Amino acid sequence: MVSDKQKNILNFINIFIEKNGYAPSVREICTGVGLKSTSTVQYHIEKLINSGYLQKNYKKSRALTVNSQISKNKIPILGEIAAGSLLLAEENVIGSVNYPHAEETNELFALSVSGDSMTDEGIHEKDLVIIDKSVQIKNGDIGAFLINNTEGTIKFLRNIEGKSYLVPANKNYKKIEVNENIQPIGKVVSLIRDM
Amino acid sequence: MVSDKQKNILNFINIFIEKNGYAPSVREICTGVGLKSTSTVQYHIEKLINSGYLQKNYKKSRALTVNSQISKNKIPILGEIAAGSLLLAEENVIGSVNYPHAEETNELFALSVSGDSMTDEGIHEKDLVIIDKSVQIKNGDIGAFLINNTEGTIKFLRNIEGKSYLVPANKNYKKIEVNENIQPIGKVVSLIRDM
DNA sequence: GAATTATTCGAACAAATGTGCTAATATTAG
DNA sequence: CTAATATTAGCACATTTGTTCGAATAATTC
Repeated sequence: MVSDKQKNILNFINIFIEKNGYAPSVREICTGVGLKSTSTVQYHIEKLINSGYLQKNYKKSRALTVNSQISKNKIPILGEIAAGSLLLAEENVIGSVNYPHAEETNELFALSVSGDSMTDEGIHEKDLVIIDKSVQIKNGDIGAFLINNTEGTIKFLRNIEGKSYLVPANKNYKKIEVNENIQPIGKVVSLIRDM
Repeated sequence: MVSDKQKNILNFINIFIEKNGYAPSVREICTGVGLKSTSTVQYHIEKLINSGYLQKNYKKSRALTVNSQISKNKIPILGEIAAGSLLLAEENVIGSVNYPHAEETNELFALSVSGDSMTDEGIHEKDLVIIDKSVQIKNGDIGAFLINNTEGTIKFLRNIEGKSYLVPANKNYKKIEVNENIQPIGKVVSLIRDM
């Protein structure tokens, strides 16, 4: 329905608003996405409005508002963890959640917890954990890890006798030694459970 | 430092942004707060900027941003539960927490969990539980209760053989039969843990 | 290849908008 | 009361900004 250019523009608007706190003017969008004519931008804005992504107010300046799916205070919920790097590719985003501190960094995302390996720490299945990719996981922290580039998991990181382990909080599970197949993603900084 | 009129203007701007998603123009502030000259508004805006409440961008329209302290999405954190009704008296508010759905109702508040009676449900000491006073606690729900008009507690509500009990999620604690000294406050609707 | 549709450009226009200046009025301080 | 300060008003101006129209170019369809 919307072209790449239009997604590009929507993305630019989102980032601009996040960065500046107010919406860009038509001409700022022009230079921002590399278009030379304001009417071209108008053309795309029209499309985005008709597709339900944007709202505008006739003749009011900087009055674009994003019908936010992923905007301010919202961080994406990732379903499966993508192979390789943890890219916020659209196909991995299964939803979004409001999170107050999302403005401060864009390194946040949420994962829905699966499994019961951390129940002793009060982290249950279907809880949302907020992960900050920019915070390094230190000894004793709870972090998110990527195993074999395919599976994501939440565990304690513990150094025991010189070696690093991923330690579950459930006696029924064993600890795993950190090797080259285990890649840290980021520290778990918060937990949200809706009841 | 700032006059009533300035607070009035700041408030207007806040409400306007919340309502429209973009900042008001100088002239919109004029009519909004009942001033006839744009330069008067400029004058007050200047003051608000110097006092650190606002930010603006030179010659950009609708580019006011509020240096928000307690604005949208914040709900109070209550320390001790006041005797009698659970009034949001200022002396009981020990802080505030951002909570995404706070706009929808003003019946929400947060309690910092004390004790370990619900650890088996993954509710730990120092977790913040969000309580909605407007939601009735039903059988099987986790709710907040006021005991003897003095002590607040988080428990399951369970009907067993015709009687109602407050049931902890920790084998080391016993259930309590609901009597006239136990008063329901509201349902626990969410949990937030910062790590 | 022709026709249709999507995208882009340029230029001009009108309105919205922030700004600057001066003066009048109200409020406060001494 | 007088002086100083704070607040308000009115107007004019320069830009910013959204809008419109027509045409050119690119991409797609038939």
